Parts: sequence; structure tokens; C-alpha cells
Amino acid sequence: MVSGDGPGAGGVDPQQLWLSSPRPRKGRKPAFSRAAITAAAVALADAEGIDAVTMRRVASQVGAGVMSLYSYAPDKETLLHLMVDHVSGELSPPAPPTGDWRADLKAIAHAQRALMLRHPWLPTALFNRRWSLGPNTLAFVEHALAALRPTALDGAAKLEVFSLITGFVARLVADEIAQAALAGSPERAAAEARYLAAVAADGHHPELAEALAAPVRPLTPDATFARLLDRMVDGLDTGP
Amino acid sequence: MVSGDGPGAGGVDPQQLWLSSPRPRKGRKPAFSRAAITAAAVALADAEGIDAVTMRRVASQVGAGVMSLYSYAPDKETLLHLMVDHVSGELSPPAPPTGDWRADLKAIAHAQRALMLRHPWLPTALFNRRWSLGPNTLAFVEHALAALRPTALDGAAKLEVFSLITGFVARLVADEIAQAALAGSPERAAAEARYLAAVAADGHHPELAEALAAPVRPLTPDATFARLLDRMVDGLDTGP
DNA sequence: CACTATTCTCGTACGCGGTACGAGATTAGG
DNA sequence: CCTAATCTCGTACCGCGTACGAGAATAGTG
Repeated sequence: MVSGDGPGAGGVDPQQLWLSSPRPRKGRKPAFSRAAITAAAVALADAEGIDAVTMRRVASQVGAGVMSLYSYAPDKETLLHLMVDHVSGELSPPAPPTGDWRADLKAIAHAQRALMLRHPWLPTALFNRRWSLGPNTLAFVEHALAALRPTALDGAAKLEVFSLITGFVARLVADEIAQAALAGSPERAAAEARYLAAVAADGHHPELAEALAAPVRPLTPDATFARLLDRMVDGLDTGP
Repeated sequence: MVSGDGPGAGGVDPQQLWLSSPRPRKGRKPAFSRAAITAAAVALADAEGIDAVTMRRVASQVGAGVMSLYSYAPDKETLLHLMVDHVSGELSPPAPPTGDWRADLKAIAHAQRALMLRHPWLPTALFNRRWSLGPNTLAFVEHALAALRPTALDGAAKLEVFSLITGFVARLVADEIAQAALAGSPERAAAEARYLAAVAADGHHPELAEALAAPVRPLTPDATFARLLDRMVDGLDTGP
């Protein structure tokens, strides 16, 4: 194993995963690298979706044998953690806190949204997995905590707020992506519209019928995001 | 096919899925039912997690051949949609709106949380998939829209709020479940704590070190949920 | 310079997943 | 009864993650 190995049963010990070993003094030299493999996996996910990230396809992208990947990550789950932390590196270094924590928080959310739009598999990956706090993720958390320093929140509450914001962004971006996908497939969009029209016409869903009858607002996703984010952040309190 | 079949390429036409066909007048009688299969899948997911829900295992639970399931759902993705709508049936009938839309919204969120705690696979299932609006889901949406009637929000904004609340609940419950799982495995919890201590000690993460150094609040998940929900709902505006 | 311990590479193989196919069973209408 | 329609399900295919272990490369040792 390139970076050591733990006996831990189920899941990977974060120390073994993120804290680099000093490189063994004997043995064959690695032909690849964790970074290269991770980057290939990210490129694959960006181009063809997260389902295209299979050990076989990643291996062929980097020119390795399939089983060679297991010298760099003990399993696929770990590779996904590496991917998440890898792209999180694009977030740093962010601007230093301005003292206006609400504005800083909004800037953080906007940066996260841009990242997730660039890597559409990220919202799902973040939601499903228990976080593995790699160096890039940690750097960003550190930044968020610094931005929240002017508040009266204690440590746990600050982390809560950060988690809440991240989840909020992930959800909105996931919706945004789904919406875009739907718009890209007129046949499916039409089927959905037909179904909703049928439901609205059945008489058992008056509220829904009314909501759908209203004219569609021609709002850009950016505006929607900014509006909801503002509401959310402005609603956050600084009390204990 | 028990309920008809569409030519739609990719994804299932909601009309074919949710609007029942009149039952064909010829041909062999179905030996199972969509409801029974769905219930079996839900029971399996509740007992052993969503990964235990495979076509083979569901089939053996209901006493059917594997391929017989495909007479009731065209693919596994659809079966998952059926599961989501199935458990959503436990939400209705909710209490009628009281006129205090904030209180109603909080009640809705609490009901959703209880449902998700009963079916821990639900948050993930909701996040990943594009919603398929089955009858039970629709009934609940209808109820939420009615609760929001006293607000000045237009139809689209009401749906937005509902989606936001649902996502919020899903995220908190997912965290809650992960936290419980971590607490149930002391070895993993200890490894995590060791790692965070090492990070805090490296000098590059002062904010994180401070946040972790603070004494842990002994709050119940229920209290945390209620507190964050209150903040969120109270922060929502009724303006356009 | 062998010799050896160590580490990485990767072909093969196993079990399990979703599901296409098609033959046989069952039903209702003519 | 015959025929067309519908449902049942055994078999089979391909792709997945990954265990295993043989072989290749490296660095220290005599």
C-alpha cells in the first residue's frame, strides 16, 4: 500500500487516508499517483456522470491495470472521498473574512454553487456519504469558521450553520441540474406536463391546480438561488 | 404489463406509472400486486438498508420469480419511486391547516422527520432521484400548499418553500442517522476523534481547534431539529 | 555483485447486480 | 376448442467491485 493500511473494520481510518506516510525505503516505485487517479476519476464523472466512474474505466483512463488502483485507494468508496476533496481544492484560497459574516457566508455559498455546477455529481456525492475531511475540505471549513467569528455562536453551532448552508446549496444545485436535464429532453418534459395537467384536472388537487395555473415566472436559476440564499442567511440568528 | 407500457425512451412516463389502466379483459390473472411488491421492498429497506433491496431479494420475499417483478415495475428505479410514494402514504391524512402557516409548516416538517426516522433510507432516496409525484406524495404536496395559502407567495414560490423544507428535513435526518451510526461503533468514532485531534494540533486550523475544544453540548437530536427548524421557518418571508 | 525483503503491477476469477429473451402457463372472447 | 392476450419465471449475458497470488521492480545487505 502506497500510504499504509489500517486494520479498522468497515470504513477507512481517516489518519491512514489523509496523513501521508513518509514513503517506504524499499520496494518497487509507484507507477501512478493518487492525484492522477483521482483527477482521472473526476474528469470521468464530469464528462459522463458519476455512474461512469467504475474501477475499470478509471484504470483504463490512467493506463493502469484495474487492480493497480487498489494500491492507491483501498476501495471505491475511498476513491469517491478522494474525488470530493480533490475538487474542493478549487475552492481555496477564498477571500479573507470581511467582518460582515452574512456577506461572507453568502460568498461561501456562491463559491460552493459554482463548484457544484462545474461538477454536477458533487451534490449527490456530498449527501450520500458521511464526510471525510480531507485537507482541502478542512481548509474550507476553517475559512467558514473564521467568517462566522463575529457571531455569538459557539463552535458546534458554527459547524451546524456551515453544514446547513452546504446542504442548502447542494439541494438547490441538484434541483437546478435536474431542471436543466428536463429542459434538455422535451419529450420527458412534455410527459411530465401532461401528467400534472391530468392531476390538476381531476378535481382532488385544487391547490396544486391553482399553483400550476399561475403564469411561469421567467426567473434565472441564479436569481432564484440568490433570493433563497438571502432569505436563509438573513434568517439565521446569532443567538446561542 | 399489468398497468400498460410506454414507448418513452429513458425514464418512465408518469401517466403510465401512476394512472391505473382499467385492467385488461384477456390474459392470465396477476399472481401478485404492485402494492405487495412495494411493501416487501420497503420492509427489506427498513430492516437491512437500501442496499438490501435487490430484485432477487424482493422477489424471494414475495414468493415470486425474479423476472415476475418486471410485470409490475419496468425497472428498479421505478420500484424505488413506488417505495417513496408508498411510505409517503403514512403522512396522510394530516391535520387541516390552522391558519397559522408557520406552525403548519413546522408540523409538516416534524411529520416528515418522523417518517424519515422510521425509514432511514428515505432521505437519500429523496435526494438522489428526481421526484416522481405519486398519489400519496401529491396529497401531501396539496396539504402543504393549503397550509401556505395565508402567505402572499405565488404558486411557484410555495412549491419552492415546500421543496426547501423537505430538503432541510432530509439533510438533518441524514446527519442524525449518521451520527447515531457513528455512536454505535466506538472504534470508528475514536478513529475520527483521533484524526480531528491531530488536525487541530497541527497549527494550521486554529478556528477548527477552537471549535472542537469547546465543551460538547448534550443536546438531543429532537431539540436540535426543533431549534433549527424554528430558525428556518421564522426566517422565511411572505413577500414575493 | 548476488541475495533477499519489500512494494507495486495486474491477469484471472468469483459472486452478485440488473435485466433481455423466450418458452410455457393461464385466462377470456369468438 | 381455438386463438389472442397476458402473466410467470428459468436461463443467460454483461458489467460491477474486489480477493488472490504470481511476477516484476527496487533498495539495502553481505
